[in-house]
Amino acid sequence: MSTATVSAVVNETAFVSPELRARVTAAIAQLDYAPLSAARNLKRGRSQLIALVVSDLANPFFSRVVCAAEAAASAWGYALVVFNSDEKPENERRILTRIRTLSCDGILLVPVDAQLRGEFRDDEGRTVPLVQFGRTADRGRSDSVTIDNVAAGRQVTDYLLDLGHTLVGTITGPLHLTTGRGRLDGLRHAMAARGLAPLDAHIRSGEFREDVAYSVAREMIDAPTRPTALYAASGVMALGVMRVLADLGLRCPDDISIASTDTIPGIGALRPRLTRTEHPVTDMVNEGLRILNDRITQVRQDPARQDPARHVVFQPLLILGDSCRPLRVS
Amino acid sequence: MSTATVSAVVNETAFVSPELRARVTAAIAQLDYAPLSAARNLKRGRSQLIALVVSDLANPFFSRVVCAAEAAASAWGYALVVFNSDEKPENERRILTRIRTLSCDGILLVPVDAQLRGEFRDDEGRTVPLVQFGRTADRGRSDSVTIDNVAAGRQVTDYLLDLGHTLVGTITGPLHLTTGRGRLDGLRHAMAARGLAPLDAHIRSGEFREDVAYSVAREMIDAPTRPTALYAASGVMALGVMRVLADLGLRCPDDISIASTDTIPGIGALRPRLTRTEHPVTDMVNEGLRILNDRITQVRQDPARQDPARHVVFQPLLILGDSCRPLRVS
DNA sequence: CTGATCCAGCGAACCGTTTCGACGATGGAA
DNA sequence: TTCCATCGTCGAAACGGTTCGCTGGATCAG
Repeated sequence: MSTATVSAVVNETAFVSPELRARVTAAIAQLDYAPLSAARNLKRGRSQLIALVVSDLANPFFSRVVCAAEAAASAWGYALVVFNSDEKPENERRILTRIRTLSCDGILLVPVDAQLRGEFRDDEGRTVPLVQFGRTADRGRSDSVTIDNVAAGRQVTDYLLDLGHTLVGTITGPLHLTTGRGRLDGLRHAMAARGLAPLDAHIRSGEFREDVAYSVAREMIDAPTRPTALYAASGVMALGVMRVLADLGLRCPDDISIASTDTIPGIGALRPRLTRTEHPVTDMVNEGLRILNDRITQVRQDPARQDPARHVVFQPLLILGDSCRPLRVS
Repeated sequence: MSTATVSAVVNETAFVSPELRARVTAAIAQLDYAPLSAARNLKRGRSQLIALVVSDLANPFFSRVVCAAEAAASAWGYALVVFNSDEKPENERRILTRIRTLSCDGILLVPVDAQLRGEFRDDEGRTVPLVQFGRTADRGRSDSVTIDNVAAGRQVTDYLLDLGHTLVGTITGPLHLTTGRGRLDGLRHAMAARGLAPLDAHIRSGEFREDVAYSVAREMIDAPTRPTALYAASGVMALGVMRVLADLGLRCPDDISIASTDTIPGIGALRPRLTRTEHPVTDMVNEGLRILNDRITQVRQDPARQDPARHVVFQPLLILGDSCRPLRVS
């Protein structure tokens, strides 16, 4: 029989007589045959691969993203290729080139480079669907799935202000990132709404890393005018802050109230329970892959079609723990 | 000029005159050309893809593995495809089939299925290099990189016994896994060496999950004869145990000593500092990829060659925290 | 000057699958 | 009976690179 018939059987793309089909499937089983995707990709122009590029794979937050993305990709029939740009624009560029040669069908990207070009085209000039995740670098050009960072900062700050705190400090991320800048803006807005403003010394930004947060928080907490409440703008930063407290012999919430944003796995075992905003990571990732899959099928059907970019913004959810307490009047 | 020349330039596989080379590189830059790996793979029979199959992607321990594997794969020139078998044999089988169609060059596998067939062959009948990571399911058949689990259990237990504890309990993993069984054996050996044995009620095994450890530990700690020291056989389990203590109002190490094995990210912020054995995850993953790369190049040079399997066993390192204290004579 | 040597560049086959048009057999309608 | 659809199957081109062997011009020694 011919290879065409085998292809028809494997892909169920044409009617094949029962006996011939039986012989084909028998042969497949006997030879333990599996179609080679390289050849299939070459012909079909797709790869059934989704690329996930995160900005810091060592950050447990992104571990959750990887986990959710693997599940979602698998559910949609894709395999997930994981890359780590490590917050370096040159890595990101290198990775995007690599992705192009792999001819991945779609890209879920936590952008690092502000100069990210929105249109990412493959060799045939078709655009490869790209969804920005968590942050945006080219506002509006490509699809994005993000959290409302300003709302996260505001929710947490409002809560702290409600408790009577006025000396609220924050350790936030890099200000050129929407995640770092947004959460700080949220804090400022919330304070401004009550006629307050944070002290300059109480605003610090740095990489979203535990050790960075530790050293920065230590400085701030050691300083003469210590904030009575501290907003750590990410989960790993909160860990760093808690470690500062332990090392300085301070107690939370008795000596200082702590709140954060963006949960990481294992934080549930921390005592006191951290007051924080949670991100619906799984939902966000699912939405990202849904958009990617939409775009992929759409591009395949009508390469010329150019829909406007979709921007899905999720809302953070404030979870109350016992790491904050009302300010005692001293 | 011909495509052969372009190929020669791109792959640096033959000498090309400077001016022609310049024209080629100029054209590549102008057209923004990148070779399509599907076509390249089809011809070369390789994919520059390494598959990483972990047994539980939600476990922060494996997040570290993913992170290290991405870095190592990238350094060797591979891209990393991540799969999650979720401790289910049927998933593992499905994934291995998928990997074969992707014609990955090598596989780093945390095995789930005891019936794992050691020889994993691709369509041409060549064996695809496979390294078992962390656990072994087909002892001796394929290469493996593991930790000395028995030593880990013994080190921790010896330390606890040195502190005077005799009622040592453990929450360990599934006993059909070398990780769960080995750590328990280590504990038994250490106790037997001093003429001791754990109480049956103080030996519990279950999945390597925080919630499982929580409920199991809670039962054990609530029971009349509570162990004075508890060995949690994994990082996430330790978190579950610590949460039990917090919820029961017990203090560590005053009321009970806790020690564990296999560190996870963020555990450094936990107070008290956990006494534990650390796994050299990065070194282990690097070794795994080094073996894979060796095998890959070896198979390419001489498909018939059959070297004996290599088994690299790393030693755990005991890190002393302050979660254990000498048993007070009561 | 001539024949051998060398080498840059090229043509074409090939990798394994999909896809489309062709083809022969079959069956129903005129 | 003849003619035309219909339908199952097949042959062959195409996908985009790599690779091998060939060619033709330059170089060099005799």
